[in-house]
Amino acid sequence: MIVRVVPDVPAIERAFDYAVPEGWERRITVGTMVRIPLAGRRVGGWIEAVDVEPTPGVRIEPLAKVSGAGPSDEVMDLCRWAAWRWAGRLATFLRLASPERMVPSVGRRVPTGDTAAPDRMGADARPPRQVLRVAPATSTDHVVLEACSHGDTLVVCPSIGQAAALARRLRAAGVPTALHPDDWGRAAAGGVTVVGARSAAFAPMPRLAGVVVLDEHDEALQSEGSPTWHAREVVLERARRARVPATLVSPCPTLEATSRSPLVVGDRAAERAGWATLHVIDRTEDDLGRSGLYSPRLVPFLRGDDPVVCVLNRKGRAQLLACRSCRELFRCERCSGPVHQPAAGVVECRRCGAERPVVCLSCGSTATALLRQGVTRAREELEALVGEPVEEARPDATPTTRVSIGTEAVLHRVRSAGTVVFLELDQELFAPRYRASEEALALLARASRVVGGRDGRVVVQTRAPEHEVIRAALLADPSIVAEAEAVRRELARFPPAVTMAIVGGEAAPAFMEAFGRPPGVEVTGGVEGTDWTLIADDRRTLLDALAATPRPPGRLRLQIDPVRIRG
DNA sequence: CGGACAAGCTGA
DNA sequence: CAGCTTGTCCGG
Repeated sequence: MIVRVVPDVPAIERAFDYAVPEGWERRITVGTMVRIPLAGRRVGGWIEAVDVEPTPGVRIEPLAKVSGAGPSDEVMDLCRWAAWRWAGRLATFLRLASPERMVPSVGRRVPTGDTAAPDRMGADARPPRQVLRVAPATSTDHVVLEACSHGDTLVVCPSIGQAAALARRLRAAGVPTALHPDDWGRAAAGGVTVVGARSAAFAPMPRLAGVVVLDEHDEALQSEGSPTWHAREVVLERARRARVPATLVSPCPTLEATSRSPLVVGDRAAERAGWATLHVIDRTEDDLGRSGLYSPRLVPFLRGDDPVVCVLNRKGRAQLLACRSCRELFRCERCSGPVHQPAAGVVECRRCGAERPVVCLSCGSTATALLRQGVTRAREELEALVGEPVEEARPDATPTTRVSIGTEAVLHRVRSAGTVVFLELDQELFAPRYRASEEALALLARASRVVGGRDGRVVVQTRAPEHEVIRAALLADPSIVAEAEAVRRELARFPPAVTMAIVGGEAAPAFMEAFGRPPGVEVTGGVEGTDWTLIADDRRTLLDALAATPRPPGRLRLQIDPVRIRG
């Protein structure tokens, strides 16, 4: 028997034929992971097709080894789709769809021939697809449990921590649950609900009956590198192919979600109760230069017995500093770029990374004025302000003091607090990113969850108290942001109104040369080594053109609808 | 990706 | 023209 194998070498986007040694046939099926001899070395690979006609005129080598079970036929097709959808390599996605440790064989609990998902919809009806808006502090377990009651459900969470916690609760509720990727083999056997972080979008689900994405708005669902694949989109495509219902859940649904699936909003009173009480400290009248990071009106919120978490999205000690005696802005001595102060005593260039001691280049003074404080300095001031120890939240540890301060990452680490303070929300509201509003609202939602809804407090210091994000959080009405955002994205031609590709890396010039100027695709950038930006109204037009372009050798960074668009 | 092989560069 | 570098091609 001859099989066709996709090598586990991303740069090789071809399949090759191999002979199956006598007696190995029953261990081989589409998706099986094997080792193959290829160009004088041994590499891994996935069986793409069995019983194929061998390509005439080539010497066929035998497989070297059967390694274990791999993605099913359907998941391999899903990987092919994902490789097109995010202009990535097939092997990249097949790796995601494969177990981390080899699974020798899958003990199917589902009889063969009965692997089709239970068709709940009838032959022609489109399976329901919805976006459920659920307030941040409201449990969504009932949504998952309802889905699980109809059969094997795929549940994707933004983090593995959330997935593990949900898996425990589901098991406690009597739902057979596999945690992806650890329980890959159990998932492949069928008869379980599968819970995991974004890679679970490719989990084996032989009897998929429905999909749920929790916190659909969370950026962690999208891969930050290249390819920029998004678990929400993979799961929706999977549900479409399997003809099963899909539910996206979020306190602040994205335009990507609501532009393709109907939004379902529950009881408004219940939704309001699930958002924290928002206190806005309007700093419009405060003196810009000298009023500091802490408004006097903030002090009452910091006192008391309840835990307080302060969020300031600036690392280090200072972001921008000037000489106190000659008023000159501190700059890099090598490239004269702006410098920041990562720790006491040193400044570092943002552009070239050069470090030097804190000495003014024009007058030699070491006295500095911190124009934009970072977390380290802000912690010192906060401690003086509250008169008790304040810990800076570190990436690995949960703070032990009542009052703590950190970047937004603290909101992922702190389990609960009575009050969350955003010291400078304007940083988020006016961030030079096209998703800034959605991201800022997501931060307020996360804070609402940390403080437990209406009984907790979220305090924001801002010079834009009328900003739509603040109004939305005050009224617990995310549609205020969504509606404004939809208009802006349409006008400014940002996703999801258009499909965008960013092309960078050393191979980008050669790639763009080969890409040409296909109709329906707007091409900008590429001057002086900058990235190219490709925009198309029709997604298929852009993705087909990208897929038809041969990849030149060298590193190529191709990002489809990335979260951040770099200049 | 990584090996094979071919086409260019250098030194005597 | 050997001996080496750099580039292009291709793998079953």
